[in-house]
Amino acid sequence: MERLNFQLIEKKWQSIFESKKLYREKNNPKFYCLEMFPYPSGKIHMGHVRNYTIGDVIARFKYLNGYNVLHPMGWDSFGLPAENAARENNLHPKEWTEKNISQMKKQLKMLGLSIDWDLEISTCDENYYKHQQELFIEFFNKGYVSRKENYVNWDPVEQTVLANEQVVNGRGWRSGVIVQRKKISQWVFNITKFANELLSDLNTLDRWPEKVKLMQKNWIGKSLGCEINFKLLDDKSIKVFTTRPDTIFGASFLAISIDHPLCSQFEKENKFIKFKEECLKVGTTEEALAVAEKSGFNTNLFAVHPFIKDKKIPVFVANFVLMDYGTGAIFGCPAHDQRDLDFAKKYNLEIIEVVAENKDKPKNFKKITEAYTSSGLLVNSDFLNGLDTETAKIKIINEIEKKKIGQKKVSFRLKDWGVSRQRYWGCPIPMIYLENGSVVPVEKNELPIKLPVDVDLKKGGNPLANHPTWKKTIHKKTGSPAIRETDTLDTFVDSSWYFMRFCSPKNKMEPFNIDDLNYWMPVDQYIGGVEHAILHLLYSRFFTRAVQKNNPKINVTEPFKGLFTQGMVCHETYKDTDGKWLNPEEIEKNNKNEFEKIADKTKVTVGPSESMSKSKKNVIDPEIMIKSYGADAVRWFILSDSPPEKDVQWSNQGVNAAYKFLQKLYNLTHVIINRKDPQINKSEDFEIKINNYILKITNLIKNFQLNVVVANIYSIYSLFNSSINEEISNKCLNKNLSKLMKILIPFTPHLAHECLEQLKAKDINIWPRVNSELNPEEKIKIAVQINGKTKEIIELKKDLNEKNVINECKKIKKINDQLIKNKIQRTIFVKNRIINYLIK
RNA sequence: GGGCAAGUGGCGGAAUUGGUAUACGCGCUAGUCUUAGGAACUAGUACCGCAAGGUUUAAGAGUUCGAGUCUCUUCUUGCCCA
Repeated sequence: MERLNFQLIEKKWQSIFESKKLYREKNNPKFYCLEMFPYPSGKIHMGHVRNYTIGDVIARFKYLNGYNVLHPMGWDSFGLPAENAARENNLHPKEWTEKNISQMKKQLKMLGLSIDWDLEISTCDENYYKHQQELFIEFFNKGYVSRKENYVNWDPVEQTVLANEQVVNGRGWRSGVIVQRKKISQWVFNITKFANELLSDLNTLDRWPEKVKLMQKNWIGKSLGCEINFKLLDDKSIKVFTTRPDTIFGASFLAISIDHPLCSQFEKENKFIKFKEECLKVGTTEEALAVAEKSGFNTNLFAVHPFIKDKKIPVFVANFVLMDYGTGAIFGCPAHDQRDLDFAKKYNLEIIEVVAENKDKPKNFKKITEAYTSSGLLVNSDFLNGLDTETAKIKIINEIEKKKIGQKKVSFRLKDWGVSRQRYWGCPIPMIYLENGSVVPVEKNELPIKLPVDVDLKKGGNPLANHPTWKKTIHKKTGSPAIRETDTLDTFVDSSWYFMRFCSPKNKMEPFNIDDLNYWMPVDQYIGGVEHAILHLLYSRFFTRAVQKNNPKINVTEPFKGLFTQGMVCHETYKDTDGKWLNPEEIEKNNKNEFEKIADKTKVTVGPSESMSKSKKNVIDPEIMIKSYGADAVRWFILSDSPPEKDVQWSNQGVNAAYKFLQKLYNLTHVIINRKDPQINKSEDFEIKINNYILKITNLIKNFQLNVVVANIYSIYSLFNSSINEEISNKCLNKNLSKLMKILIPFTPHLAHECLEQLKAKDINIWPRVNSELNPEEKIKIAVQINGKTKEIIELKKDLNEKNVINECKKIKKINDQLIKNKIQRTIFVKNRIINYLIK
């Protein structure tokens, strides 16, 4: 038995991989394979292992198939954790980040990935963010960046803006105090300018998961509606936006946002001030607004219903109406909108049913608490009566346009992307505030605007604003004093163009060289977690478009041609008798095959397999696994058990099985190398089988069915193992084992290369070719059915016609007996598949 | 509440897309062997039955010569949006 010393061979081949990249002649078709770059937290986790292994399989597979492959890696290295770590460990974010990067890089190299590390980039590197600042200024000049007053979640203790996910139960995740809604001026990317394109171009992404496209579609949320002008009793009017103009006859009040211009007249009223304060206590998410109790401020103003003569409807200021959706004003139709219904009940407003679920059974909404929001037939609606919802919408919009009191309007749920963050560890925004109040970009030759090194992160608030000197600068053109923007950019900006930077990562003059960009982009295969289905991917699609509009020589609009979203890595969870979580290392199986705690032999409850997390103590450290089983075994196992798009359950038994299998493959190689040639050679059958496997596996990889590839490779091994003692020449076994090892290169690159070397194989950088002429006499299994039930399976030559197959069936006693005994009513024959006798 | 997935042995999962259901792996059972190892090898392992044979893809119906796959209803689970 030849033992595989994986530590030795993995080290040997990793140093070779380091220098041997996946590039070929530029004339070969290109393939850009990219996995989502990691945040440098300090340690890789199993999710990374899965992500980068899948990516490596694809990159190496494409290379072996003759593609010129780009396979880079970088670091998403700005972000809040570095600041937190700095506070806790008294370590500068930069040092902390760099230390983490070097550790993680070492770990990634242990996996034997085919990454070209010469292209490595890091978003916190001045050479990276300098170009980001350049792009920011270009976008500003083009009008894709602007300043906008926005409501944000404001943490009054931390003196900073919180992202929605940092607000837990209405409180700041760190400070624990109630978050306020505060209006501040922020930089925004005008992603809404591209809303239509971002939506319609989803149709061109045929290699994206439908699920992700649907999520993006819903996020953009295009809806058709219309604007309607409601005249007030005085001369003023209110423009409302609605997606349900068909319910206009059910309108019983108007509701406007607290920021609506009309509200200015109440600014001094105590009641209004108090109401506004209450509104600001509610968070900014749609969910928070939906859950919050509806409340309003009665303006005592009245509007005239545009279609019902003499009908006056009251105007309220309502907490659930937002200024940045539509026009900041709505008409309330309580019967057919839940929020309106809640509101109408509270303020005792009229509720009129205008869309009937059942025409003969009018509903009494005074008693019903649930609004009817589905479609139906119109009632109580004058000229709309009897129409269905969709027809009524079209008709009423026509009427509104005819009467010149409003117009059809498309609206989007998508909002502009606020990118200002009151943080230190991010890309400085290259803008300055002049004394005359204007805001201008810095001169390009001043870039990069570097972060100051000496910064006090212990003090609350915005670290750059708190810095004694950094923000003070001079406007180069006029020489007058100016103040720098002290906010930094959202880290989603960093990751919105890194895939373009990889095309020319060392370019000092510009973000990317256009020729290189046009050659490599778009990314042919992008691989990452489904958690980025919306924001990261949408922002990247926006950014690529904005870059392209800015420079028409660039011919890419969609950055990611193919997208694959892999599932999570899970592990069983364990609890002791007190209900405390236990580490997998703290438990063992006893002789009754039950888990118990090693320390005190008490019972352990095994919980469901869940995504690995520190809190549940079910995290497995990849580095430990690689050190004990080898990178190849870890890679092999993480691919073997589940389809890549689904969650996979990590198990130590599983990785052990992988380890044992690789050992067997290595041993098989030596058995074949040392084997004696048999005197007779009957290898054709064997060749045919291997050939079929190659065809099958090639297609499986193209379909991302990597777990099925693994299953088939197990089968190939069995085939070899049972063929060793048969009359097959050494030459044949040797040649075909080399083919198997070439197939294994993407999966277990170290072992595969080692075996290929020992087999003295040639052309190791070429995927084994499928020989289409090899199987003219191939045998096929045909199912013989009687009345649709399979009775027998017979092996016959391929492509036999019905007559021949019937003759073969008659040779089988069991079948023939049935055929003689009974009357054959019909025979169904499908070539190479089945023959089905219908008998009575 | 709305939308989208999915439901196959003890477990992870296959099934050439309507044509042999349960491949492959784990686990388990029995046996062989000894350099006692992270062993290896052989056989078995959906269910009922001694067998012939029959039954089975969450439940029920439908289309079809034939359904895990298509259609409808119900149930369960997961994800996204609210």
